[in-house]
Amino acid sequence: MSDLFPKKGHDHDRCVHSALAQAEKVCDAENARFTDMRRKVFTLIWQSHKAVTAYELLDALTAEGQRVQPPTVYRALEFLTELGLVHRIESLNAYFGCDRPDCEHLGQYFICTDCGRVAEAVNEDMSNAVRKAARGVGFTIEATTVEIKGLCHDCATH
Amino acid sequence: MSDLFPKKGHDHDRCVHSALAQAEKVCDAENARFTDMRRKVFTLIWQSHKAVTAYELLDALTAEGQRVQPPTVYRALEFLTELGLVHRIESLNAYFGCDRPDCEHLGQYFICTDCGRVAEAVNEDMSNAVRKAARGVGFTIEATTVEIKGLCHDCATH
DNA sequence: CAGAAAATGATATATTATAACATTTCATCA
DNA sequence: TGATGAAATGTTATAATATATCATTTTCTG
Repeated sequence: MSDLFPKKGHDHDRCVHSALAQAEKVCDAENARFTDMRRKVFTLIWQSHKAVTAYELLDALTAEGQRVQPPTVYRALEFLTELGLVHRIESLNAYFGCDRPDCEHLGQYFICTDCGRVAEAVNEDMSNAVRKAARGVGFTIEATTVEIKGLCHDCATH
Repeated sequence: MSDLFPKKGHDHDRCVHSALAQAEKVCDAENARFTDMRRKVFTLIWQSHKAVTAYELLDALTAEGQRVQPPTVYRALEFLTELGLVHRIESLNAYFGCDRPDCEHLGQYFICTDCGRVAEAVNEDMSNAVRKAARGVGFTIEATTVEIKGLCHDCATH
């Protein structure tokens, strides 16, 4: 079993730095501006491996001394989402940083209902099953939402 | 190809009556009360093959002369959802009537972005792929959300 | 640097959902 | 059969999530 979820005590700064580096790369490639606000929001999203709501981000920005209104946060989220740097978790109305913003993928999200962490999988079996099912019913896929709630391995075993 | 979506001009009364009959059966089996309000909400949900928001239901009830507040609708939805008579479509914040309330299943939803219709699939390939992926990462499933947006066959070809 | 485009600020409001307490309805059994 | 408790619904208020619109600032480009 390969746990998708990060180990306890992992070096989270590394996650954040790597995510920032990837984000910069993607923005660069897309000729999109990774402005201060976008970087702040992105960094806040990466503060944990949980999904974060727009208003939690708003509060965090306020706590940092920024006086910011909802549209500002939602715009940053829209930007980040469109570039694939962040995914919206529909069943939580919350946002989650993407590990692999540089490749197209149908992501699948495991959401632990105990610790709240989220992990993204890019599982070809699942993707193919979805594509095949769609083909079977003559359906043209534009977007998919696959969210799986339950207990991560840590929470199930402790 | 077997289209999941109902044919144009199908006898929709039959859908509604069949759904009501199934709902009654399930409520009976569960010793749950299919009250007037619950039946009204359920019937309204089945007025189309689209997903319906709570406030659309509220408006429809108001139009019928009922003066109803949000909690009333949300309670009916909670009841129907818990019995599996209705599913929540997370990516639409809307509710959709279930065809197969009598058997446990991990449902998958195809949502046409053109005509707005929704169709539920119970595809074992998809379900198994999800279960297998979860097993592979030591994840214990509690609930799944699989929602596929795109064009239904009718809309793709017309 | 001027002008256009993009981003952010600010205000207001729409949409979705729930908390808390009051009242009514319904099943049951003494 | 009517008292009683549980379930359902009514009522009021408010929380949580999201967007529309117009003003201002920042950045890019020629």
